[in-house]
Amino acid sequence: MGATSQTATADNRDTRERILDAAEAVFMACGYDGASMRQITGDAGVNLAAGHYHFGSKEDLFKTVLYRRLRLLNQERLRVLDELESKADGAPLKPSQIVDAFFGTLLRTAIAHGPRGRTFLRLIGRTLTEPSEFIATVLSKEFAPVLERYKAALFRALPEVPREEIVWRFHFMLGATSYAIAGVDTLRLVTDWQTGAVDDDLDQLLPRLMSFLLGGLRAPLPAATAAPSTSPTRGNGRNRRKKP
Amino acid sequence: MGATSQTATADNRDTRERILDAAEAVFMACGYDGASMRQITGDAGVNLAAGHYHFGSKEDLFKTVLYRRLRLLNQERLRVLDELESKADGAPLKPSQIVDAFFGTLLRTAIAHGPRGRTFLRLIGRTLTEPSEFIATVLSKEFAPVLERYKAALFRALPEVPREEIVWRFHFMLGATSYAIAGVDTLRLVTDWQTGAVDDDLDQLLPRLMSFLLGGLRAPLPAATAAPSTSPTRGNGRNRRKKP
DNA sequence: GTCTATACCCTGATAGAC
DNA sequence: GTCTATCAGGGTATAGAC
Repeated sequence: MGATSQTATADNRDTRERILDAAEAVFMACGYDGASMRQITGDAGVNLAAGHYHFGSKEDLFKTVLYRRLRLLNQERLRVLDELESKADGAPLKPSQIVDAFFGTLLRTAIAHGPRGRTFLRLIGRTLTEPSEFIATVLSKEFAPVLERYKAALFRALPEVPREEIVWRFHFMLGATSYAIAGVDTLRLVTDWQTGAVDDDLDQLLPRLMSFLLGGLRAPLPAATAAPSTSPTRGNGRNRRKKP
Repeated sequence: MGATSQTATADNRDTRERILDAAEAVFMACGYDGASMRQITGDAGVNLAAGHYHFGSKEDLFKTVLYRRLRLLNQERLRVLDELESKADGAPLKPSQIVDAFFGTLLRTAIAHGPRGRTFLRLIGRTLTEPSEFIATVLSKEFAPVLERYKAALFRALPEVPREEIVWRFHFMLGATSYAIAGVDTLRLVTDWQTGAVDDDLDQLLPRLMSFLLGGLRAPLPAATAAPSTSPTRGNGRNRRKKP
């Protein structure tokens, strides 16, 4: 962030920010594919090529938009976890505390930002399900540190559960949460439930989801998985990705 | 399989099928946006305009492809449920039976079809999270009857759980399953776990997921939700959130 | 370094000839 | 029914103006 001291023409540093803001708005409104660079740059009042000059490509622009939001969310998540662990003073946290700190913070943030926050999370969820170079870049860089912290907390909270099991269940919880957010908007489409009250669903969503996640996280272990004793030799080269 | 008895004029009815098969292959390989009508029709050996003539649009073609697969899957799901209920002879099924009949059938079908089956389910999952006219058309038409049957079975299996709660938890289970399938391919990217064995993950995925889903489905009810019949409004009269 | 104007190629879609 | 020609719109790369 080079603080160039432009005085008269504020475009120099404003352009990038304006593109970013317009991109966020358009991406939220139309989705990734529905948004066009021409509309984004048009809304920002800049030329089409300015977008590519500052961000290289549409995907990189999208990445940057998500990045900006994810940073705030993950900072908050780390802050909450720090506070919890500080209060616990060395003792393992309760699973409910950890789950709430991670997914509760996510949902509260989304709800607090209104429909746009939900759309943002829908985009996140969509990105998570698409196996592309994208997630390897954004998520492993921005999500991984937070995930490591929370996984470590869960490992301490549930010492009797195999770590791979926790990793998988964390993944399952991510999926349930993603659908929980999307479901607020779409669930009434596939199910014609008779309870017309959809307004308080948003308020009740968090406790609903929390009960489900905790029930899944603390479920009895599957039968076939509880045998890591056959090959105790871990650390065979430490994650040697020989993936051709 | 397809005995091409036609010798000269095989195009008449084959064209539509060939486009459909090529579309399925390309959609699975490249995703919806990555696939192009030119490549699909090119692989099918027909003209570009033939695709639009027979299916109207790319989205309708995609819809038809998914439709064909979903029909088989849902037929199998209904068959399994019929068989279970027939054996139970009027008695409520166990939740584990219902969950396995729905999600287990899904996963077993996906795994049996190899990477293409997984890709297909990834497309389904992606479609579920996108709130468009698409899901309202395909899913409400093809999914809804199956969902109704399974929801009814769950209502009988869990009479003490409010029905809205079951509907939500069903939605959560869908999300967890969607991520479970996607995670087979992508989980190793975001987590550098030290267990190098990924081959048996596919075999262990189903029991892992089943334990999680059942734990979530039978979790204790959230505190604020356990009043379906006591009061219609619960004093919370605010209907519309007024977030400026 | 920033930004604009413009051209390039690909996409889905359509009209009209056969 | 099928094909050719053509369209508007998309992302992207580049040349050139400040």
